[in-house]
Formats: sequence, structure tokens, C-alpha cells
Amino acid sequence: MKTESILDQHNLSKTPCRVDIINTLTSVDVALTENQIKKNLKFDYDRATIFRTLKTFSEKGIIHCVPVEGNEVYYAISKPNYKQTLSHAHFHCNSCGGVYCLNSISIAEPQLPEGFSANKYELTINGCCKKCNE
Amino acid sequence: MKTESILDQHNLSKTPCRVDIINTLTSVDVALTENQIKKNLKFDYDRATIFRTLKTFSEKGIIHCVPVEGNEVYYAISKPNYKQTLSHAHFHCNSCGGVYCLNSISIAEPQLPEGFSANKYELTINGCCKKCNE
DNA sequence: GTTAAAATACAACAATGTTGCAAATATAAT
DNA sequence: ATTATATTTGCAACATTGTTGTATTTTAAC
Repeated sequence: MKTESILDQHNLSKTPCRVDIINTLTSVDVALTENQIKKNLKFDYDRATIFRTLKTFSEKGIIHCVPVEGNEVYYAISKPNYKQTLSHAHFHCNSCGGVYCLNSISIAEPQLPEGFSANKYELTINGCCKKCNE
Repeated sequence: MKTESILDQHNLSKTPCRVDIINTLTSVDVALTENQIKKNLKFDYDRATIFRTLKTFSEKGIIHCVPVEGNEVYYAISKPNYKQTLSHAHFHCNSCGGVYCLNSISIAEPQLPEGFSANKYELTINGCCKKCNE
């Protein structure tokens, strides 16, 4: 989808930082940390601006963050139906650190202990990605 | 297992901070953030000491950290065979924030895209825990 | 173009991650 | 028990990241 229409859909004004971040995330096709995003942008925006933009995008569901082990936070563009989808899978490469969204994978819902109820499943697969396997 | 023998097994000296942290994590039976751990300890150790102790424990495999969305890092005691187990499941309560290890759950290995290989599966289930459902 | 609402840069501060080093402590040898 | 050695701890300092207030700039609607 065009960056412009993504912003339109969520009633967000077309500002340079927003356009730049969405363009970056859609073009790379992987999840990136805030710093990786910052490096890929055409212009050097203020840290606070990027922080607030990512926050806005997360709240609107335009992007989502990927739960990975440790303390690095990765962001990726969400497919249109992301929020309605119960289960999400991501791949974390131990070699290059790359994080991929695996949109096609569905997770078999596991049996939960008595009394627990679930509304979202997040599967993170660690391993070696295609590029690093070659 | 006794705290003492856990430390022995990994050739770690029995120091107050180490004993205290392991006792805390084994007694609560859930995953805790560094701050939650700090609050539960019998004595107020320095932040750096706790940081280094958690690092040591992670490297040795005595504890593991749980990948959850956002930026909070949770730590939990590992079962003896944790490192040999390919797949791990955790439950994250949206209501109280509690994080539980679901040791009994096994994850069906999903089909990966061509060229990708996996060595660890981390499933995080979000929902409402037993206490909050009551 | 004018105007109101929103976004941005800048500054400041809070929280967290991390390291060097001197003092204190644990363990092993005596 | 005492001592010696290696390790751990507390303290201080600094790096990085998370967060917010505010004045200025920019956007979108008129």
C-alpha cells in the first residue's frame, strides 16, 4: 500500500518524518530497531520525534513491535489485517540479527492451564536466515 | 532444587546476592523484571551487582529471559533441561502483567520459508491469567 | 493567504544498561 | 582458625534509551 494512503486511512497528516519512516519500513521488508530505522531515514530527525512517531504508529496499528529475547525492540510494518489476526510469527536470525515477519505461518493453539484464557499468540523462531545460510 | 546446589553445579560461589535472587525467583514461580526482583530481595544490593548477577545466571542458563512485546525484560528460573529444549512457551497476562513459564506446552514446528533453519521456538501467549479471570 | 490544530526540534530529565576500580568477602590451602 | 588468592560487591561514572514540556514550525482546512 502507498505510504500516503496508510496515513490517510488513520487520519494522520503527511509529515516528512512519518512518510520517511513508513517508506523505510515498507522498503526493507524486515523488522528494524529504532536505531536501524534512524540510519535508514533520508533526513536526521530528532530522537523524540522518531520516538513519538513510532508510538503513534504502534497505537494506530500501522506498525507492531516484535518480542525478541533480550532488550532490543524491533518494529515492522503491519499487514492490513494484523490486529485482527490472533497469531503472529517472526523469525530472528542469530547470525545477522535480522527479524522477519512470517505472515503465512499459523500457530496451532496450545492447551492452556485451567483458568487461563488467551487472545494473542506470538511465536518467535530463532535460527539462521536464508542469506546467512548461503 | 536447592539454591546451594544450583550454584555448586555451575561453579559459582555462594554469595548473598546470588542466593537471594535464586531464592526469590524459585519461590515466586513466575518471571519477574529486574525491579520486581530487586523489591523481593531480603537486602538492598547495588543495581550493578544485580545486573551482573543476572547476566552471569543467564550465561550459565540458571535463568532465562522471556521475550515479551515492548521493552520490559522478564527473568525466570530455568528448569534443568531448559537449554536442551527446543521450544519454550510463556504466558503474559494483559491484566496483571504477570509472566508464567508454561513448561508443559510443546510447540508444533511450523513450516519455514525456503532457506531458513530454526534452532529455537519461543511462544508467548497473551491473555488473562487464572487469578485475573476469577 | 490566513488560521487553528498538529508535528517537530530542542532541552531536560528518568530509567536502564554497562564498566572500572577499590574495598569487602568467599573459598581453598595451610 | 589464619592466611592467601580469586572473586564479588558497592560506588561512581558514563552510555544508551525512554519520556515529557514547550516554543517554533508545518500541515490541512477555510
